[in-house]
Amino acid sequence: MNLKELAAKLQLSPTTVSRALNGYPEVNEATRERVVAAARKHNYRANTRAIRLATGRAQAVGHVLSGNLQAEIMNPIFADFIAGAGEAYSRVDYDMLLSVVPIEGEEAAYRELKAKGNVDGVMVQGVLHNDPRIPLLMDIGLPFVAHGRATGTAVDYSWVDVNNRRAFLRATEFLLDLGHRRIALVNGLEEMNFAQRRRSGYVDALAARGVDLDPGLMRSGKMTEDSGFQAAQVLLAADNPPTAFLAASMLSGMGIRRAIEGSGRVMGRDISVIIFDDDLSYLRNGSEVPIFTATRSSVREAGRIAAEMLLKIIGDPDGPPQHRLLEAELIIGLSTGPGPSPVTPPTSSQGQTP
Amino acid sequence: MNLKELAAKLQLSPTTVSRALNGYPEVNEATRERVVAAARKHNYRANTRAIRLATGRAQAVGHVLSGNLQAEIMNPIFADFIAGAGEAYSRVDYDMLLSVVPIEGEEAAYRELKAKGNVDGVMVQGVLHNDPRIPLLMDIGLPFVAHGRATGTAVDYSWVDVNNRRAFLRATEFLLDLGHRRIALVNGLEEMNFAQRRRSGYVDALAARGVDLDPGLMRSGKMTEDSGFQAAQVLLAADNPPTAFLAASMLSGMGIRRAIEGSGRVMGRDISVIIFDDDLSYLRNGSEVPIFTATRSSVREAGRIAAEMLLKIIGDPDGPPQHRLLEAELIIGLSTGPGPSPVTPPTSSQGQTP
DNA sequence: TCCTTTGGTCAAAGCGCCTTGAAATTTCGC
DNA sequence: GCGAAATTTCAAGGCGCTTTGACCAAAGGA
Repeated sequence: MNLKELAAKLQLSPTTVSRALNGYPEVNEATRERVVAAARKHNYRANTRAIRLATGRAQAVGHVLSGNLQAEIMNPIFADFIAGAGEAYSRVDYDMLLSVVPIEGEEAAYRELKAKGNVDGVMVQGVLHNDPRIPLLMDIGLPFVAHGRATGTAVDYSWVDVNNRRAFLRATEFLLDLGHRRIALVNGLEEMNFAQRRRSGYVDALAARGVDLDPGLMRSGKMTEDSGFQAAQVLLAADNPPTAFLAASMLSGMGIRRAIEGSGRVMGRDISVIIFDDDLSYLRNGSEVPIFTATRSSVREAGRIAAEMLLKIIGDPDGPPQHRLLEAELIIGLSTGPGPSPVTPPTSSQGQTP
Repeated sequence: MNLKELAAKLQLSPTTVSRALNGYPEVNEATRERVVAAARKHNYRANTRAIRLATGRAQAVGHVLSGNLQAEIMNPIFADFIAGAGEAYSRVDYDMLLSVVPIEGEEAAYRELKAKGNVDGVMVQGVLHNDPRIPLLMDIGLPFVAHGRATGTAVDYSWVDVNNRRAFLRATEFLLDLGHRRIALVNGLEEMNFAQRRRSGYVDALAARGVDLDPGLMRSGKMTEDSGFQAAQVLLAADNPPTAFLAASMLSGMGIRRAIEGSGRVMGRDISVIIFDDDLSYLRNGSEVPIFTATRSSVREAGRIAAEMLLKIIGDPDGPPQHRLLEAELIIGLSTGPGPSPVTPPTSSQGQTP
């Protein structure tokens, strides 16, 4: 059933039917009702392909996942972010296009998306330190929103990000307040922008309290259970082991916990752990009381927000870039306790800008 | 740059240019080269929207994720499956459409996809016991492939599945061979088809050896770390606790391990654990030697296979339904060891049909 | 040499919708 | 009751591509 057939059935011109269905004012209300009823009755839905050609809009947004196809490409954070964004697209009847390509094909993928007109805009996930996608997209003129801020890029672009620096600054301060002095940082890969910001929050908090930075306490790697376990195991076995850990993710935290317990210590009593909790659907931080003390920010919510931002930008491509900095909340769980140093009076975090 | 402009530049008709680019035989080879060179030079790519309208094909495949938007919707298994499928689509230049909708909107989502012509086919993930999507899709005539077999449905449809029954049958036999008699099953939600098949493998293996089934040893729930932990904690605290666990996923297994270690026991020595390992990118079962003994089958690979199947079906919609049953391999890790009973001579698994 | 093939190219008609500009009809003011 | 304005409807021309059928030229067969 297409427009013409429906119009014929109604004894109306396709034009009128189209206008009636699309809510144009210049159509008699009685006619509109007749048309809407008939459309519903015959289960008529305008053909998307035709609409897209006629309007010149794709009504679709692209998410390009690139990486080593043999290994990791879809991490749980991407997945939840995508789920959040997908909700937002669905609400306005936009399609979400997922492109899975090898890293070498990434640039070509964006260019094709643009040249072939498959999408009106794209979402950039997992922003790197000096992400080449930002200049690329500006260059080819494809509207985009990035999840994360790329340092090193002078240009202004639209992003949604968590205040990673402040989150880890507060977490570090919290541990310092508890009397911890040897705090290990089990970070994500340092080429990821967020990992650098988290490290800077950690470093700055230590510096502000005059606690010496021990580079040996800083690890960086993929945010998997196993890599958290490995890092913690090594650190705990060393002389003068840390009394607290700052972990980049729920999975790392679980690995760290395993290492702690494997070494005969008890998490929360002997060793404190704070994780960054992305509030992932399938990696909940406990059911009622949080297992881990954590800086929490829902990545799914970030996806929703970023998607809405992107839709707005697509609607008004010449508007100024949009920014949204989300704050993570510090939630207290069972994984932290007093450290060995005399407990200093808690200082409120100074709300320094990141 | 569109076809007409390119044709004008080449002093050729749009027809010839189109045929040259699309590999039709009736065009002079010299002309074709000239056209291809010009297309490359001007970075011409045929507009997808126009192609889709002209050919009547969507060149796209849909994946509908439905669920409770407030809670879980994108689990790690879906994510990896999608990544695998996405690779296959990319290779043939098909778009992958991800629709994230509330459970109530699921049926409407499929109907719209069909009526609006957004996709040529859909993938059905997470097949339920008596999945309503199967008859729905057959009814509206949208080609599909399901990841999993729905029982209770008489109709024949295309699917890709793992031999879940055999996997758990073998795993159970393996534990029995090791001398375990009290084996707990920490299963996925029983409304999921695969969970039922796994249980049947477990039940049948016990029955074949004349080991009494203790319903108290069978748990079912979401496949999260926490739910695995909860289940194992309760079971281990009971009188006559199990000496071995069969877990539905890596995450459940991690939770079980935590409960085991939390109770002062050692996994692999005091208590054995076998998991079903979906070989997820971000939940690797150890780096070199597997941490868990496991029945392993890559869900990402399943995604690839299912996508290829779907593409084939789209290409030949009137062909017979396709089926593909994948076997999981049983890999030995560090989480299993001898049980309390006298060890029976290992019997090879009989290769019974599922 | 003339006629038939074959090869190479093209004009034009869709695909199903939106949108502009004009036409037909109704309504309203006086 | 008439002309002008407002309302309602419509015809036609795209959007950018594919595809059918026709055309023209060169090659081959008689």
